[in-house]
Amino acid sequence: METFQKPTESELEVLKVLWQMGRATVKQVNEEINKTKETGYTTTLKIMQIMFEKGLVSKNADGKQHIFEAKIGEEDTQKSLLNRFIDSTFQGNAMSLVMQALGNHHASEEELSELKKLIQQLEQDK
Amino acid sequence: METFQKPTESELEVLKVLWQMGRATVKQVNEEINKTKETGYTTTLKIMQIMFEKGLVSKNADGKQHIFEAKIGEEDTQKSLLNRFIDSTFQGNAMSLVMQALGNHHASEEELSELKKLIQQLEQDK
DNA sequence: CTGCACGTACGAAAAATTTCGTAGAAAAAA
DNA sequence: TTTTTTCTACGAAATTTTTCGTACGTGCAG
Repeated sequence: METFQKPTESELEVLKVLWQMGRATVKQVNEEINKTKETGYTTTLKIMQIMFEKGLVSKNADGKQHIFEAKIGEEDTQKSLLNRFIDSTFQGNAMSLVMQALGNHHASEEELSELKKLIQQLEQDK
Repeated sequence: METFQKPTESELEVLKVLWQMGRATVKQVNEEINKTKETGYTTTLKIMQIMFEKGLVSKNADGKQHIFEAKIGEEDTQKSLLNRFIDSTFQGNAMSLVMQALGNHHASEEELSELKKLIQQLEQDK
C-alpha cells in the first residue's frame, strides 16, 4: 500500500462516489453528493482539483470535460484511516473497537458465521 | 447517553488525558500532551476553555488553579465517534470494519476467546 | 460569424481549528 | 509589604478546510 495524505471529510465524500461509480465527471460527483447535502458545483470541482494535486485522483480529458478516477483504493484507504482512528480514539486498542462495533450494530447470522470463520483462521495462524 | 458536539482532534487529546487521570490541571494535561507533541501551555489552556464552553469538561477552582474533569464518558464518546466513523468511512457497514480491524491487528488468545464469547451471546440474543 | 451553453481554472472569502502573546489576578516567597 | 512566580482570561494571528464568484476557453446552434 502506498502512503498518501489523509483525505479530509469532503475529500472522503468524493472518494466514496468515485469508488462506487468507478469513474465520473465533476457534475456526476456533485449530483451524488447533493443527494445528501447541498453543495455548489464549483465547490465540488475545487475539492476535486485539490485532490488531483494531492494525487488522490487522476483525470482524463474527454473533450472539454474531465473524467476522474480514484487513485487510492477503498480498502487501503479504509485500512489507513482505521489505524489512525484506532490510535486516536481507542488508544490503539483494536479489540476494544471490535467489541464495541459488534455490540452496537446488529449482525446477521451469516455475518456472525463469517466472523467465526475468520477467528478460527486467526487462531490457527498462531 | 447524552448528545454532545463532536470533539476536535485536539479536544480528543485532552479528553484522553482526563479519562486516564480522572481529574487534572491544565498544567498536567499539557505535560502529558507534550510527551507526544510539543504544545504551548496557553494553547492547551485555550482548548480546555473552549471545551468548557461546549460542556465537554467541568472545572472546579482550587485556589487560583482549576481542576478539570471530563464531562463525557470514554465509552459513550468512543461509541459516538465510532458510529460516525463507520458511516463516513465504511458506508455504514460495521461488519466490514470489524473484519478489517481483526485482520490488521494481532489479537491475543484471550482476546479471541473473549470475542467468541461475545459472538455466542449475540447468537443467543437473536 | 456570433452568441450561448457548458466546462474548467483560479483567487479569494468564509468558516473552523489551532496556536500563541500579553495582561492582569492570586498566591507564594523574600 | 514588595517582589516574583504561577495561573487564567482573552484577543488575535496562523493554519487548514470549505465554499463560492468570476474569468475564460471551447464547441455548437442559429
